[in-house]
Amino acid sequence: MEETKFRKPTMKDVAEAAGVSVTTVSHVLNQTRYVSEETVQKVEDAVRSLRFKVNPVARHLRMGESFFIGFVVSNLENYVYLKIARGIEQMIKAAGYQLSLVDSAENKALEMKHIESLYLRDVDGIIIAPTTTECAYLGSVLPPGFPLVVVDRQAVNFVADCVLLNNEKASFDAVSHLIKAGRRRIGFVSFHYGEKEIDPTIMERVQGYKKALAGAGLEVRDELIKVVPGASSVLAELRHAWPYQVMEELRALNIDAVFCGNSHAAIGVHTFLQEHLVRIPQDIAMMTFDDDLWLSMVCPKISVVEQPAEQIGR
Amino acid sequence: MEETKFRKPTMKDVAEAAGVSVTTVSHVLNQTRYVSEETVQKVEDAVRSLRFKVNPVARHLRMGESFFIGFVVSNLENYVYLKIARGIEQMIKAAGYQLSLVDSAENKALEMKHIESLYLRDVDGIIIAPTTTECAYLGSVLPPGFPLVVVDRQAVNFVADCVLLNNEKASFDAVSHLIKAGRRRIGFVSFHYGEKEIDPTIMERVQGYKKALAGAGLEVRDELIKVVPGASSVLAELRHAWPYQVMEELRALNIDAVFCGNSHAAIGVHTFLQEHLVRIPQDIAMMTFDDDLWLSMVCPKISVVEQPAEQIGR
DNA sequence: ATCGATTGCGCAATCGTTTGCTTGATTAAA
DNA sequence: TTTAATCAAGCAAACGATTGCGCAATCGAT
Repeated sequence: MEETKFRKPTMKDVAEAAGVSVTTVSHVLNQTRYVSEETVQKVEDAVRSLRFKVNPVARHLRMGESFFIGFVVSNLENYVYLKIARGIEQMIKAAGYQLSLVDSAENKALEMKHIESLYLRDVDGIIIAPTTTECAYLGSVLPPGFPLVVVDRQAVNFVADCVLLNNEKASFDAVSHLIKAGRRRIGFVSFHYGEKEIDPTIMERVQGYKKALAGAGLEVRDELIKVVPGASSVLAELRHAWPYQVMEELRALNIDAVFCGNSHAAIGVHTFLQEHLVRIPQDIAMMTFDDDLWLSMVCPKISVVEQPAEQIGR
Repeated sequence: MEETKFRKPTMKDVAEAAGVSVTTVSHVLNQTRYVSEETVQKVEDAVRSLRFKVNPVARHLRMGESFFIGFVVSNLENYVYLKIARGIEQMIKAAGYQLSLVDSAENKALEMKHIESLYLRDVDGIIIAPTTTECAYLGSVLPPGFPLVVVDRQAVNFVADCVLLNNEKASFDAVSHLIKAGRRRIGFVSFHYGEKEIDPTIMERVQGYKKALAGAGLEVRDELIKVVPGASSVLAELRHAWPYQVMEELRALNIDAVFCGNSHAAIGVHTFLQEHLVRIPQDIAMMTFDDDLWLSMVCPKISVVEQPAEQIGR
């Protein structure tokens, strides 16, 4: 099979076609110094007829800038991250950058590999939504001063710019909304991802929950607050996991609303309510952090997407 | 702020540290020719102490292979694609490749841009789940013979390897399942994405539906088959879109089950059922193409992930 | 007619690797 | 002792772009 090997046109090809040097071609392409009108014409014609496009790899090698930024997501199954990704993409596209999305599937080792790989490929910056709050390993793979932004989870053991939403406020607003709707016995269900202790993110959400109750003159009852560590990485397994059982307990306690600290927990809760024909929101109202299309309820929209853009702009 | 600019170690650095030439360093790294035992040691020590990693960009420029393959997805909100992506990643990781995920958000123009961008960056292959079946534009941006695989939707106006699931069979199985569960009046609701006529994918699914009914001796009633073109790209808008209304009609026709040709349609259908307190599956059973976690029903698992790997292996 | 300034463009080095060709030293064969 | 074969490793040219420096031609002024 004698396949004629296809070769992309290079600047050299363009230069020959236009009868000038590659230097000139480069300069008209980047408008980086004056070139006479007619030469510009010749070059542009050649570019068009050859369908030439600069090779980003070569340019990158020479210039050191890749115009790529990487976004490493702990779990793309989580709808929120997709939204954030799209937000980021919008912002950086305006600046001429391209986004490279990577999914670590809640796998720390994979996350590390991805980050290192992105770094080696000279991305101009990395945004990461880590699988856990433990980020010490970042120091071993990234040089100090590398443009890194951590979203959604506070990084511990590593210095980096973080952009997080105001968990307490959002939680407060959500629960207040439930109270305003007449709910009085509101449960709180959530996973947390700390190794030993409850991680700050969830702590803040619990705080918001408590303050909302207190602010409305309602009693805070600890037996209505359920938080346990961990969460399976396989979403399908999550449906009958721990929150499913805990919802049963809460129901026995006669709650009239439940607020989930994260969408992983919401899955189990929702499954329980569905399977036991509990009507939402007639019987028990439900709200959750992390908007997900299939959750048939209102919840505070979370938009963190504005902030990263600014921070990256350096 | 006098920040000492951090520079990645290069092979030159390693060479100097080890007291050999870059040629030798390259050869021990790639085991591409014999190097004496002691020299190997010196080089390896230097590599370790400098934490040297080869620069993929430079290697790429020289070798022409990037060890990257791109996956352009029409809509990452669709859970199926994520699963496919993970499948692909598994397969190619074994071959030393890395996956670059790109989301075109149902935007044809974006899709084109992404593909071109990937091509220019010399990915070694592209896998695409197109937004529409119209793929003529691919010819203008990709050279003939470029390693391209199209998944999930049949490409028209362009020659490429396609890997698709057997739509008719899957549809047939699903509907048969409903029939076996005692359902008799089964509706079919779906969007389609053809420009003028119904695209082949959906046609096949309809066929499967019809054959299942016929095979069970049931009458095929056209008024129970609802297929319309288009679908908003904004999922949130989809909930009360056309399938929502159509479900109302179908309900009036007293169906006891509904089969959705794709998940976009399922969203509206599901929303309707939820809001009108129709119990699933007690009152009306529901199945859909494209597995999605939040759909609380059984549906044939779709796994296309094996096949791409083979095809790419060339 | 001569000189300096200006204009328009090309030469060649560089980014960090890979690799064909070659060299200098050691060993085996004659 | 000369010559050829073998071994271990270095030189330098790519890959496709960017860019500091320099050179010829043109122009205006004296």
